Amino acid sequence: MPEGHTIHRLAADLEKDLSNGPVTALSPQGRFSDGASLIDGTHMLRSEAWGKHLFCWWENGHILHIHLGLIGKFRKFDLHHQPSETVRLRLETASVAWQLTGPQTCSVIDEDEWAYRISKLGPDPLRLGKRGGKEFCENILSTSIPLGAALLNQQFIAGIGNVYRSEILFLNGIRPDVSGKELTLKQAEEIWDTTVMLLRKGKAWNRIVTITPEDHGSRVTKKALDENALYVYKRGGLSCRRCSGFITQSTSAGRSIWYCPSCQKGTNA
DNA sequence: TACATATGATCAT
DNA sequence: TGATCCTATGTAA
Repeated sequence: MPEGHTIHRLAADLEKDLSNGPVTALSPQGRFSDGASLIDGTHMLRSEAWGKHLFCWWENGHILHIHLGLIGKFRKFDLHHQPSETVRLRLETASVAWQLTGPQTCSVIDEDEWAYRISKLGPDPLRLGKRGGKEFCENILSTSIPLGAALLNQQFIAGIGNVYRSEILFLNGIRPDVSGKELTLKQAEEIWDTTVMLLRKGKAWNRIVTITPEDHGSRVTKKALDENALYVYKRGGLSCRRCSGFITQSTSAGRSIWYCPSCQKGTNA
């Protein structure tokens, strides 16, 4: 499921699999037949991610724009795998088939539309790395919006979702209701650096893991990680991994958020 | 079978 | 704030 790390990984995997020959594009579901026909039989030049948006560039100038939303999936299958009727788009080469289901957006756009879309996005930690910190700090330090909401707002920073926002605030020891302009420059820089580190790890592992080896305790096995990958997300009422307190569940920007009231400080704490 | 839920975003009220 | 869209999965009935 998709936060920025998923989309960047997807962009890399798609480019690797689909840019070596002509691609057959189909919409088994039928809802994207017109769009699929625009790229059917042509070559993909490259695939790129901007935050949670995926753009695939084709030799005939068309750009495929995909946003997975909450439930969308874009998965790799064997060529003989038969698509179900929910498959919006199937991209096929001589050796592999990628299938898209449940996307929030799937359309063919031109370069103007692409430029417009990315103009609406804040700095992407996976595109900019360390050097994006300046823009992020400018955005975040000037807003009275609580951090819990600001981190989900793609205009402030592109690619964070509901899991990462809770985890990032935990790792930085800051409560979700603290606003950006209450932060010091150092705190804002640390939030950016934490995010770059987490998303890079998420892309490499193709999953979200935020817990550090030091906090993990015993040997880090896959099974242990499956049970202990996160500090606070969906851990309401459970005990904190770093202190003896309990994790609190709250609401921020209309969605659930979790934090440790002991490890994470408010403005006055 | 039905319902709740999900790592998202937009539009209506 | 609430409704809505999109699909798959897990749990309850």
